[in-house]
Amino acid sequence: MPAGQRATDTAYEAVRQMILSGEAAPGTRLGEAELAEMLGLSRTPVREALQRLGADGLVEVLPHRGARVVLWTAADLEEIFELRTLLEPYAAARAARIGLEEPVLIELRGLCAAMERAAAERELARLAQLNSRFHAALIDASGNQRLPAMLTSVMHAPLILGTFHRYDAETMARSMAHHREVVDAIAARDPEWAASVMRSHLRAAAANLKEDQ
Amino acid sequence: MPAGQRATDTAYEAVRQMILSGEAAPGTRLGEAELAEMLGLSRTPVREALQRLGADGLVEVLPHRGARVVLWTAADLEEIFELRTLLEPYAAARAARIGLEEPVLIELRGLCAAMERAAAERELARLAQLNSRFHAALIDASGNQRLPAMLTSVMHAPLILGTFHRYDAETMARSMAHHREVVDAIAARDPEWAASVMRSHLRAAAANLKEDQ
DNA sequence: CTCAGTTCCATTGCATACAACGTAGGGGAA
DNA sequence: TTCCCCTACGTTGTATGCAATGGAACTGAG
Repeated sequence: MPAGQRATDTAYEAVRQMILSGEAAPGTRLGEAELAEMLGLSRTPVREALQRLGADGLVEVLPHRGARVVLWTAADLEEIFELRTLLEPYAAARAARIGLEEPVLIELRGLCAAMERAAAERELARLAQLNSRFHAALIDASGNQRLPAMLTSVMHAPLILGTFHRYDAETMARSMAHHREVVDAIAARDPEWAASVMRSHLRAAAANLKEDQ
Repeated sequence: MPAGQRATDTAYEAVRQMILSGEAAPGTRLGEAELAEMLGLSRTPVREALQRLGADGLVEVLPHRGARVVLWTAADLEEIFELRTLLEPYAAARAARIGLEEPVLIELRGLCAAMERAAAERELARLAQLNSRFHAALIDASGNQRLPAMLTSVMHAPLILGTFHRYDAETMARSMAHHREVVDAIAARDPEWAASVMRSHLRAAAANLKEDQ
């Protein structure tokens, strides 16, 4: 999804960032006129952007009643992690099977290092963003062209940020180690290993989420 | 996705049916003005409908260049069946685990019977439509609210129709038997069984597709 | 005081007009 | 003849105005 020059893309990115950064809290009403004025655009591209965000699952659009930032329940989180547990290990396995170019592996390891730095400094917002990029890169690396689009609706950073807030030092270290291990498994061209680590990674996150809820 | 009274919904359903019925062949250009005039609407709701269909994966919208009905390649079909093989067995297993109300089971068995009739009469278009309804019903029955939306992009009837055309009598009978067996497995509350049959069902379809390609 | 009915207002839905982009076709130079 | 550029047209992108819907506030009766 490129930024593009179109006003629609501007609006899409702007509203998306508002949501992902937490500026627009879950449940917030997103009025077309209000956003249009804020962004210096007309309602038309804003409206289109909201439709797209609705398709992404980031906002909820009700006929004649406008758009709101979606509210996540505990059940939603459970659903999301179940779906990720199905799809991401598959993506990791495929990436391992088809093999990745050296530059891609280097990029993934770079993200691992960056995440570890962010974790050490408790820069959780930055960590969540890097984490999203890491998982997105892996999904792209799977070679399945449909997977990225399918997962956009369940890979939203605000969720991830919420999970990182709960992590203690040990859990955090384990999560970082998982990232490294997935990349090593892929580099070793071992699909079973890659899928297995990814599954562990996601189940660990899901378990942590359930604990205090 | 309800029909709704809005012009946008009218346009969405109309164009969707054009594609699913084959009236608009893959690769066909979908001009906004042309569709608008055909449907007696303005370009605005048509445009919105095309965006939604783009998100569904039924049409491809290129900036400044309009929308076309998507073209499926063999690789696309392979991808789609891989994703369905991941998600639908999961759906069947969940349906078996949580258990279904008697009316739902009756509805599913009704669809099985209807499909068998359609298959016997070689009413393949009708069969494809019933088949879509059957799978959609199962996905709904999984209880995972996100699954239906995720699978819309890979559950398009034209594909299925294409597969049925290739079926000989034996393969067709096997496919129908799979449907019955999945329902029985769910009724028996056996998740493993349900998932396994569904997996067989999809792999059989995928194998058939690859044969003469 | 509570609740139902009604009116008003804010907001979304749709239509139309204009602007901007992309493509196809023609004309000129090498 | 061939290639490139440039112009013209058709299409998409955006803005704006009006219509229609939904909700809230107000009023009246019970």
